[in-house]
Amino acid sequence: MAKESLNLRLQIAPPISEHRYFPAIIQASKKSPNHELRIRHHNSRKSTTSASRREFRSVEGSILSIKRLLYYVNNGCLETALQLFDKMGKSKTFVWNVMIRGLVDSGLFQEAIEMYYQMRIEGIEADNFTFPFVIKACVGLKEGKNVHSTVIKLGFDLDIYVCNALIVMYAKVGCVEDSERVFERMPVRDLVSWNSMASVYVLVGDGWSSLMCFEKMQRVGVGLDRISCISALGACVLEHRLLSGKEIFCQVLKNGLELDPMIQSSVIDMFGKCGGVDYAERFCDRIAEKNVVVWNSMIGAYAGNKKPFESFACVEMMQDANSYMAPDTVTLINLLPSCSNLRALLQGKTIHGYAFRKGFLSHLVLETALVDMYGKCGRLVLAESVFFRMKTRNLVSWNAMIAAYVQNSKDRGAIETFRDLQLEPYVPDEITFASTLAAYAEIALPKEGEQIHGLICKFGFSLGVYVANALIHMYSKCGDLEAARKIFDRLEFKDLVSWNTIIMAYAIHGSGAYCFRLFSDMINEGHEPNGSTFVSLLSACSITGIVDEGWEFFYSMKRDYGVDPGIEHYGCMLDLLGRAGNLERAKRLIEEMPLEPTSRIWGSLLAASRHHRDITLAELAANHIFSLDGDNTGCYVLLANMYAEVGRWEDVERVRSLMKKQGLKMTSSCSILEHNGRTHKFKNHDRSQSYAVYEALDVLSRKIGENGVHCSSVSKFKPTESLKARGNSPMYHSVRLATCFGLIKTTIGETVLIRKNVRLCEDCHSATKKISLITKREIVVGDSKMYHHFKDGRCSCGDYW
DNA sequence: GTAGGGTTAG
Repeated sequence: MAKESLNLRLQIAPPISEHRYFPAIIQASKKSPNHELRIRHHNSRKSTTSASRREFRSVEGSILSIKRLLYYVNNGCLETALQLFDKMGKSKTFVWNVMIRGLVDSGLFQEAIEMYYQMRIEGIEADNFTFPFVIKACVGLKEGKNVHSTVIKLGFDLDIYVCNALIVMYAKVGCVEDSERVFERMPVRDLVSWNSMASVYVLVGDGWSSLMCFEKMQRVGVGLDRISCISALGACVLEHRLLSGKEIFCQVLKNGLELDPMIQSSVIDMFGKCGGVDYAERFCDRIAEKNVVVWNSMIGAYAGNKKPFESFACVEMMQDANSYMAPDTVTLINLLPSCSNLRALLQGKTIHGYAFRKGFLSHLVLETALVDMYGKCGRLVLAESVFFRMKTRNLVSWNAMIAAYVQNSKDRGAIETFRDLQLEPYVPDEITFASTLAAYAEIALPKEGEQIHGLICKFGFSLGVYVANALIHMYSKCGDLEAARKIFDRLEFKDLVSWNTIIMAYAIHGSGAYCFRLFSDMINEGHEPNGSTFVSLLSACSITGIVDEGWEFFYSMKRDYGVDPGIEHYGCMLDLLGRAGNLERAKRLIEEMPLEPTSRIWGSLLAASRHHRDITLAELAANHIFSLDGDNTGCYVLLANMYAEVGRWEDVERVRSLMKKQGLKMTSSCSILEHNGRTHKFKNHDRSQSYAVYEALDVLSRKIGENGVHCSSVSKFKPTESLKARGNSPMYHSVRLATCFGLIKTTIGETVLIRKNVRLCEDCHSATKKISLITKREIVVGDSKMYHHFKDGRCSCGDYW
């Protein structure tokens, strides 16, 4: 069914091959961005025959030439207009005004300003018509202020048209306070003045002030028109206020504005972005003739509300033979998130191919959306190809590329891209930092994380809640719970994500009781918990091993807070039951759950059966995993280890050869430790460390009751084939080498912090507990799931992980 | 024979 509804007309031509289309894109992108303008000029040049050139010379300043000038300007024939203007007598302000307007309409702002100054130099007085054009051409505050002072000097500061233009200009250069000042000082305001004020508030993202403006203009009797409603609908989007949006929609109907296409697209957009996609759909269905913007708004509304199939269906409808409307760049941009949502790579590529064939590329926003789509569909190479071939990039494109690396677990790639970005003339924003911090959280090295925290401070970033949450997450994943807590405590406005993140931080560090206290603080502060809150709480229960509270939270999420348990909550409950050894109950929970079990669910059961050495159950879980996720390396390894533990070597060999057949390789275990700004990496049976490390390990091994092998023998250590098959001795596992290195290099009393890429093995867990007792040192080991705090011979995980 | 505010996009 899914495939059928994705059968877009876009697919008439096959999706382009990955290897063939990129060179072609480069060729296509050589087209000038001013292509359209040039064509127009070219055509107009054709019409400028030698006869008409003669005419230019003879009609200086005549009414005929003024009419011609107006004609050229109104039809966008700027070059011809300029030629005519050069030949004309320029004693009249009117002629200059027309020419300045022509330049402004073509977006040639600098040229318009230059012409205005030329006019002044030639002694022509600017009038009340000149300034609205010139003010529109001001793109910088300094220029704007200069023009404004001339306006005052010449006494046009009471002109309503001039003031309205000033209101918009000041907001565009980032000084909305100046817009307000102009508005306040106006002796008379008309509907456009109010609309200008309401629209500039939307422009600067202040929806609330815009809505106040909308309300006040009606109270003072100015009334409203279609433009007022468009701004008000935009304001509702900014404030995410569905109720206000509905009120504006009533005004639209009351004033008979619902047939206006701009109103139609704004209404659909508002409903779509305020959580009323059904209203958007109903309204859209009633529109008999939809233009491309209306279609795009509806496609965007579906895509933004996780209704990808509906958005694809919409694209097919817009291309219906009877009322065909061609998709444009915005259609494709709005459609790409639906591809990401479904991880529908083929449809994503189809859109890419269509864009290329239609000559839509190169296009900054479309290419950025493609980077985003390829990243989310797991095709990092394609995301990179698009990104590196982009003709122009901006901060959003860089952010999309960094996020693509993070989504594909290429954290070093994300960090390198972030470093490259610093060589560009862009100032990173909250999104840049949040994505980069997510990469540092995975790399999990506290010193590196601290450096980026320093950088955020250096950029003078006032710590917004978005970045602060990313920092809390990063510090907790790096093992520095204290730093995470400090940021949380200093955060003035904590949102739900802040609470969920700090609760999860304490959960992965094994402080269940603290999580529950934080949860009650959160409720007392008036926050409504969501699904993620319960993932944090249930994780805390499972990591700490508190079964009763776990069940209580599991039942209360729906009963007390109306949150339906999702697959991730069942996963946490399975971990919890597995920990408690209640394997039968765990199996029953899988059977009872109303959702289709995923490989993560069976993985929980597998982990539990491993811990309780139930091979039959492990085999059952593993079979389910293999059927859902054939290349799950972890599952093969876990099963092989279980067989090895009970000496079933034939089964070990069988699993290993299965892995080999599938081309799967075991993730080699390693431990990482930071010291003096350097990162030290240890592999199992690593022979490259210093003599002192092996010596310390030998001494400690003897003390904890394991037979140490003398360091000199380490270099000769060569596991036999049978030993390889049976798993290497844990005596020289990476975590122990890292621990010894840490103990030697740090001072007495200092905590040794180690990161491990895979789960800690039972032997090393037990050995590290003993080492913490003998050396009287706290050793913290973060594995792929949680942190183990070893102190005085005990571990914070209570020996279950 | 000239003016002002406005729709969908990463």
